[in-house]
Amino acid sequence: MEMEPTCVDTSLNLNVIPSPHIDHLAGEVLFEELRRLSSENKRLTETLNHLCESYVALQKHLSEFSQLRNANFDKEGTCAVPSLKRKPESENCVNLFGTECNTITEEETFKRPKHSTEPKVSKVLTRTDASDTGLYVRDGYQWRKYGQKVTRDNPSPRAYFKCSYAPSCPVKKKVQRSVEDPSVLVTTYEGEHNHGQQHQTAEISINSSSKSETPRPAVSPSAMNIRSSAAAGPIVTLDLVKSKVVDINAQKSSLQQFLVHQMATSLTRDPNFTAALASAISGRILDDTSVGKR
DNA sequence: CGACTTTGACCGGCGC
DNA sequence: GCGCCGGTCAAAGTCG
Repeated sequence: MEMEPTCVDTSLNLNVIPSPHIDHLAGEVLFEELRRLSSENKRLTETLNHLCESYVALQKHLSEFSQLRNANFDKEGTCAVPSLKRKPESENCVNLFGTECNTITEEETFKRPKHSTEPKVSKVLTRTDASDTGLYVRDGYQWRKYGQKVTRDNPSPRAYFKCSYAPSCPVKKKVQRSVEDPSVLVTTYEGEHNHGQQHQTAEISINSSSKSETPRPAVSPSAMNIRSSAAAGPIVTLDLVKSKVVDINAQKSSLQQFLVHQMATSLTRDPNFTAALASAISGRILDDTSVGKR
């Protein structure tokens, strides 16, 4: 019994033999493929929109849950969660996209706020090349390293950074490799920037082992980071921590840009596609010139 | 020479 | 009070 394929065939099937007799045919095949790809793209876009809507709904539930918990703490004045002092760090989760997202820190969700001025804490996970030993995470802000320490619960050192963009900016970040997966950098942000973002667009870059912390096009740590790693493929890091409303449209736009970029890259890397495209274009030009001569 | 990184010393909170 | 530990400081080193 033959198994029915469960996934959609998205291959371009562009094995077109360049021949003067079939140039026109090749062009038609190509346009047919383009039509098919367009409809495929439309379906994928719809799926993506659906996922984004689910994400927003989940975020809303999470926010409501956090508020409920804080309200309970306010009533009871006690916390059921055991002491958070020197708790092991770096838990990570995988979201629907099969990619990593940061965790919601206990400090923010379960700990009863002592003061309203308590610095906001968020955690972001970034996958890097396993051979990369640096503790530098590009996030669009300019950071000055002021210390490094080996902590008890993790053999890899923890680096301490302060925001150096504005002297009065209170934001600090700690970067340390995950105990479970040394290729994952756990970045903990404390506080909120009291200056504008240096860049507004989402970062889509190859994550190299550069030691530079100079600003690059990126979103704030509270927004979505899309990074590529030569070793581990694209990683989409979603920050679910911030309780304020995230601009979901910007996120969708960034993700769509990333997908378009990926698609364009894979198409241009396909020698069959470029050959067929060149064949089709030259066929068209020849057709036009022959028509013009008539 | 200025900006940035490194690294050992120091400080303060916490548990025993 | 003492020791452990995480966080910060600041002098020295490095780099462009």
